[in-house]
Amino acid sequence: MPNEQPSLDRVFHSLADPSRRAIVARLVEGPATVSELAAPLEMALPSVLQHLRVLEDSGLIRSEKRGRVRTCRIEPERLSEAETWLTEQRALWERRLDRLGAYLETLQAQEKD
Amino acid sequence: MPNEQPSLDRVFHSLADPSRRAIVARLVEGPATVSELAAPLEMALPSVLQHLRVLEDSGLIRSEKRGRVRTCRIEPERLSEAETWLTEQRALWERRLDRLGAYLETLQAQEKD
DNA sequence: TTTTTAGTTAGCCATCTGCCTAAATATATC
DNA sequence: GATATATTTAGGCAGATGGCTAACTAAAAA
Repeated sequence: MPNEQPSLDRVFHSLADPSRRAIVARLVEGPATVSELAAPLEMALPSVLQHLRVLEDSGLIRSEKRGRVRTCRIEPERLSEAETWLTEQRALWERRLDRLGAYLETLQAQEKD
Repeated sequence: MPNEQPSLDRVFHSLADPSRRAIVARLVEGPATVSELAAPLEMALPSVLQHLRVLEDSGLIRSEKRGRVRTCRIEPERLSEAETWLTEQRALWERRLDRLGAYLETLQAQEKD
């Protein structure tokens, strides 16, 4: 495995949970406090906090506390890091399809000889 | 959470492991047998099989057995499903930045009055 | 200064992961 | 038919995950 990327592990892991994706989707619309993020999630506050921690450890979000309120915001770079990986795989896949197509055409051309 | 997508859970979960990403990256170059996929991964065969099962359950790959050999191939739709989610989030994020920019320009314009 | 509010920490618990070895199955090959 | 090959199944184990309640801290409001 030449191209290990531990951060991709954490980013994809973060996104594998619907509550965490919901948090990301919310934060994409703008910053929010912990309780704002918790409100739509039917679970206890400490559980939400755990999700936030996973997201923050993966670099997908960042947060800061002012007074007693913690405000979270999205960190879009990590999001696009994951997107890039996927896009790259699709590009490779499509390139392969092209090669395959070209090869098949070659075969057909030879058949006509 | 209005827009739950259990399959996204599994796709992202699949991609959260470096061995599984390596398998996907390999299969993007073309089909491969179980032992071909196992060769570069420093782990016992049953462990590889577990990874393959996770990938297949998530719909990222599909496989069929001919004789005693199982051949795996990528199923690119699920890959792009995940890509779509990410792209969408980035699009929302960028739209928000635009709105924010426009708003800030409005403020500046007002200052000039 | 008491009380509320917003978040945090600690610790418990069931389940899931990811890895392993040993043994089983099912085809090819000799 | 006997043997080698390519998985596959069974079962075990340590550690991570995702949820909870209860108790704690710190800032704001009354």
